[in-house]
Amino acid sequence: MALPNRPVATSSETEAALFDLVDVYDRAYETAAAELSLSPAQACVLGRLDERRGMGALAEELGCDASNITQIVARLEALGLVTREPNPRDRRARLVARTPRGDEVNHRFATAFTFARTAVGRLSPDEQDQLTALLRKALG
Amino acid sequence: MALPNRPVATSSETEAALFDLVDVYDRAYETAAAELSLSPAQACVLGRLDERRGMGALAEELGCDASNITQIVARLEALGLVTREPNPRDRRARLVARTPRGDEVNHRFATAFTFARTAVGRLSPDEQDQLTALLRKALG
DNA sequence: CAATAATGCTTGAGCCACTCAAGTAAACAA
DNA sequence: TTGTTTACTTGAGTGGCTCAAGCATTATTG
Repeated sequence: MALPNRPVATSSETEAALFDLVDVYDRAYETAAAELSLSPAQACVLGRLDERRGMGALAEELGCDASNITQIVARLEALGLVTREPNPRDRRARLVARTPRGDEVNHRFATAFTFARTAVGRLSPDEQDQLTALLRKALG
Repeated sequence: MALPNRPVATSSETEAALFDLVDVYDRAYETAAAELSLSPAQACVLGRLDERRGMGALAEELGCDASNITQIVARLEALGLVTREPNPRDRRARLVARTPRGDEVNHRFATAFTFARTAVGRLSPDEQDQLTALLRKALG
């Protein structure tokens, strides 16, 4: 289990609530991935392949080095969850796509990661709107 | 930069706002640590040493294996930010404590990690109370 | 009190994420 | 055609993380 990204000093109640939220969220994500024998990074990449796309597009969207994606995709491929096909338009590039098994695992992950759904579900529609507005304002 | 713990499908506006919050928070934490040449895990452990304490206590609080703490503390020690003294009451145990340099780096980290402070600061006191209440309710 | 068990931590092996530098091949430009 | 940019891979290196095994030391218990 990854260590929390959370300072111990909580200068306000609101900050403390944010810390708790992030902590619980991250752990829930990790747990859901682990139930499917995936790392968080693998679950993340798998979830971005609703349409086939190039390695570079993944790296850019996820804000990491291309070689990082190469390795994660290689492991997903070894697990049979993803294929790496040549791009007919550009023979340098590869198109990554989920296999049927990848689709199924991704769907099971989305089902297993209930945290956000559950948390939002504890609020009334009005409260949900309030929370959304407050978070958007806080995010600037 | 760590890949986001974030599903791509956003079934509601509120969930999307939660995703954004967690994403921005985690990246801010990582960035603040990196400015001090610390990993997020190192910053996390350093931040829990306001008082000297044993390895086991750290492992339990952070919910990870003791050997993980052994390694992180060893690196912090190599950086001169932490000491590992023998526990006079129990010669099996070690007491971890920040050095003066560790105190300074920890303080600089707390200063550099402005995200939560800044975000909360964008809200009025009333809004802060509302957000706290909503988050607490959502967390169950 | 001696044998046994439990505790606190370390070590070693192994996997994965991540980054950087260097390399290959194909596309593009001058 | 030559040179450059693009898309990706490879290799080396650092860390985080877990599990199994090991070593002291402390606690238990028969």
